[in-house]
Amino acid sequence: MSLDYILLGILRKPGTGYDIKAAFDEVFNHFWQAQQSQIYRTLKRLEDEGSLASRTEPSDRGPDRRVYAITPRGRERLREWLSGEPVVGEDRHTFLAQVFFLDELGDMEASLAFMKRLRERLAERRDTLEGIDAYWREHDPDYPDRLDDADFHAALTLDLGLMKTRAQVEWAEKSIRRLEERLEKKNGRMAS
Amino acid sequence: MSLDYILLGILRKPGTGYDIKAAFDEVFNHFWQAQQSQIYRTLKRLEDEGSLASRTEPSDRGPDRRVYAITPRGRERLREWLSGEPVVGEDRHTFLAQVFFLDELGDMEASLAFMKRLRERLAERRDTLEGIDAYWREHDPDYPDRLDDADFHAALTLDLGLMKTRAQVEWAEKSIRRLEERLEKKNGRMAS
DNA sequence: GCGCACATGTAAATCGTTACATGATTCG
DNA sequence: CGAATCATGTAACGATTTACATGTGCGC
Repeated sequence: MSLDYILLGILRKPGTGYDIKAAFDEVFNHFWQAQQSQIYRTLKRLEDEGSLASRTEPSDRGPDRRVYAITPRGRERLREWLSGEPVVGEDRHTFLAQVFFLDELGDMEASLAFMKRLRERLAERRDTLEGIDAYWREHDPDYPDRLDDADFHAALTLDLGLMKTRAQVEWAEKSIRRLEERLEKKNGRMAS
Repeated sequence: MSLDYILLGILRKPGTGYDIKAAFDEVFNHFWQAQQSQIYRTLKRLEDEGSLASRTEPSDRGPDRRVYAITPRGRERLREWLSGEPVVGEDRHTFLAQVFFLDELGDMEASLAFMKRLRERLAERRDTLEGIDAYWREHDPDYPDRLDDADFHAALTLDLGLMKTRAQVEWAEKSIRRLEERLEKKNGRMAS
């Protein structure tokens, strides 16, 4: 359902399914993902509904491009969504489910190793976002608070990604310290 | 896919579909959600696969209970998952998609109002988790670092929920300040 | 000639949500 | 007697993933 609105938002500037897939991978990646096949199918449905319209045009390179754009009806749908309540919830963190059940391995060394690998993965994500932030900071003197309204809103979303991934890395580091303390205590008891 | 492993983890202690639904609502809520209908369907599939076994027994109250428990095969599957790589990614925040496209409304007052509502929703979630944390802190002198291994791992997951929702609320508050500054500047220009 | 970027789709299966459907027991 | 809790399921639909399938034009 949300994908519908995201496509409508993106297609305020006309583009192809291929363009949209690239946008998901580059821009929206930190808060939404979509497969190519899902994008094409949803575009078709939105056109059938009258929220999008498409025209086919030749490509400079490669097959014909099917360029979609939002219609007045689609714009109305988008505005309704934006005027409604913030949609909060549906948090799913697979790695937390893993952490929750890690006691099954009966080996706190294994838990520690898991958390260290997890810290690396999370730090990679953080570094990616910090790289994007640093890039904009360097290349646009208006970043982040003097950008135009559209880019300012985009910068707000990047900022949450940054704050959230930093919090996750801090949590992983704190958890590693806590696990190490438990292991030291246990080894202390074994030595005595 | 992950739901499979979560059910296997839960059913290391035997229980019914109803029990599992209650566990999702009470314990796992901050990192995973599942509908009752999805739980029953998945239990059936896992039993067909041989990862779970069930027996029917009378209930003290209400209809017969179908009690599921993990099998050796299921335990093996669970351990493989826990021994593998941390599963990171697939972050979906619908409200960030809304923030991203909020410029469509062409009204920064509307953006500000949206962010204020969002802050309230996020703060509610944070307060819920802080309530749970405070409850344990008060009722169990071993919380959080002297708990047994299973509860210690559970406490780690709650801690991420806490750190993450706090970061989200801080982001919302910071964003509100940034929006207010933009509005002040704009009004300043209009007044001059 | 090969690989890459461009470009569009279909098929099959599972996941996830919402709604429907039923019935017993307990407590006020 | 009515509401809440205990308890299990099905149906239908849409969302999502993974794999398959095809073809062009450019640069090395």
